[in-house]
Amino acid sequence: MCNIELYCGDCLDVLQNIPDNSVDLIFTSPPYADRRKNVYGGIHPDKYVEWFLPRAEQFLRVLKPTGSFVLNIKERVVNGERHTYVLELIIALRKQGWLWTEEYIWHKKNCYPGKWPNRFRDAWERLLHFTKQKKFKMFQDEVKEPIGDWANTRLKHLGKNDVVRFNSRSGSGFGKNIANWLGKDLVYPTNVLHMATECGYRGHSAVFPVKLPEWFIKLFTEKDDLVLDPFVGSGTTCVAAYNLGRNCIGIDIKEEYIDLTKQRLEEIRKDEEILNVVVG
Amino acid sequence: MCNIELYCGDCLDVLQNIPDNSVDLIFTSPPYADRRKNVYGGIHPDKYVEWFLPRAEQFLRVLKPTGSFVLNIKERVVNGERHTYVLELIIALRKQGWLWTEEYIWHKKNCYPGKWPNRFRDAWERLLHFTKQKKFKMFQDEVKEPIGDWANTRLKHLGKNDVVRFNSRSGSGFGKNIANWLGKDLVYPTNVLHMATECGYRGHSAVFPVKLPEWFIKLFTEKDDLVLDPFVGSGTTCVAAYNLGRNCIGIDIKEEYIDLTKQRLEEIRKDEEILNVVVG
DNA sequence: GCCATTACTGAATCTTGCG
DNA sequence: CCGCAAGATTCAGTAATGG
Repeated sequence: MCNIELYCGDCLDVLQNIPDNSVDLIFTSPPYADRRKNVYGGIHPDKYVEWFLPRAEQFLRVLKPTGSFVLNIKERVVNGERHTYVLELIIALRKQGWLWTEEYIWHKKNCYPGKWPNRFRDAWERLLHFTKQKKFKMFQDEVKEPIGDWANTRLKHLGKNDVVRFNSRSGSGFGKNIANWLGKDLVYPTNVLHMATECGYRGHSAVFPVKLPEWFIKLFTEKDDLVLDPFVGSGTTCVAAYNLGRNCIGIDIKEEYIDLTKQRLEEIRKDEEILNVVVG
Repeated sequence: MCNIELYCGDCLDVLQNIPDNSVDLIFTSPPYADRRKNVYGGIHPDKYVEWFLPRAEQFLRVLKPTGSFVLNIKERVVNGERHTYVLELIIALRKQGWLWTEEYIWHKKNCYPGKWPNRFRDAWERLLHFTKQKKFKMFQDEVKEPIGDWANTRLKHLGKNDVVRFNSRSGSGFGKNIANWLGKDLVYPTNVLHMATECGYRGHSAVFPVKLPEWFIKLFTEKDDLVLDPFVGSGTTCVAAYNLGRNCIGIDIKEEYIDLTKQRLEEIRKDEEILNVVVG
């Protein structure tokens, strides 16, 4: 049974009804400054920290001591320069009591095309990892990856017959060997994530791929844990939580996005019993 | 003719003798806070900005208005948290008059191994791009990259010398050949650079690969321009400048590093006429 | 010359233990 | 109780060797 609760409203208000220390992971991609103007009233870059902080205070309250807060954000260019509101936000969040544990990089392999005279295409975003304590829940084995090139080049040199043998006769010695390689040679990832963006999901502009929240959900939560996304948008975090059997609370100020998310979840639901969407 | 001038001393002092608006590019990897303690006395993270600012003031003075300042840096972990001195440095440099034009990411493909309970291996560093003006010199075509697998596999077979020759002597037949060969499928890069660190290279342990300064030197300078590295270390920036036919001023507080750099340059010199190393 | 194999080395960071 | 030193852990390149 997987419970997904969706609420329409400003997370600053909605979160008042969520108890202290109840959430295992907050994963969110907030409205970037001056983006989605029509939605959040277009927060000015200079006012961004001021706007964010009271909401982060609620995040801090509802998050379990062993929980994690992952913030996907990237400063925009203002007047030819990168604006500093994200840097200021990090510093302000630390003053609020958060620990800035790590900064992961999302490398967007297929970033937005374009050409400018003073910069190249922007192919990365920040994934800021904040925690409440030095010790927190982390399940590193859940996101292990196949090993790098040397294994790949080796596999490449296996002829067709070898691959067939591996696939069809799992008992053969050679097949076993490969199986051992593939099974044993999982390594821990780094703090650089390589993932392509997904094209726009209907009404919503192109956002992050489902694999991105899935990676962090696997890393920082267990089954039946509770994930929170206070800026739901197209609902990708909720989809990821459902895919992995986690419960989820999603909040967005725009009813349209809540509806979109509900619809998206019902489309991928496989069994009536295992998904319970509640719109509050 | 390529002039490389090396000076031993604190760049804060040495730079006093360099005239205003005379440098086209500053590329440097300063001593990270609390690292290389034996060398730079180990600047404490909390004092880092304070230590850096007066030096940056000199950088600002000697840099041409159309020039660029590229700073390779990464905050270290202090007490389980990423320290904020780099963020504070960016904010302070802006107050000093710099424009924070862009932040490039260096993805270190072969980062240091290790395992910890609360983080993964650190596989990226910042390359902060500062300028004095909104308009500055940038030659984007010089760093175009081949696209697709065929080009990559073919490029791999070109030796180091071939690439250097292609880069420095654009008139040569061989260089032209490669240019024609690859000319078809060249695309502009993004702000994410994928390069392996160079480890254990014949005695001198170069931290960043020569390709890294080369990339920025090609991007922000022309032939015969002047490059400055105020924290020379193993001299990689000077080597890159020499490879590309740029003049260079290198400064380091440790005489040992000046000697190392001089030695390294003389080893790769191919012709007495084209390299002139002056140790001041 | 072309592969495959081996040895080696990092701007790392957490934990433990000693003074 | 705090600061510092040493140990344990871990992976992708690059160069050198061998067939």
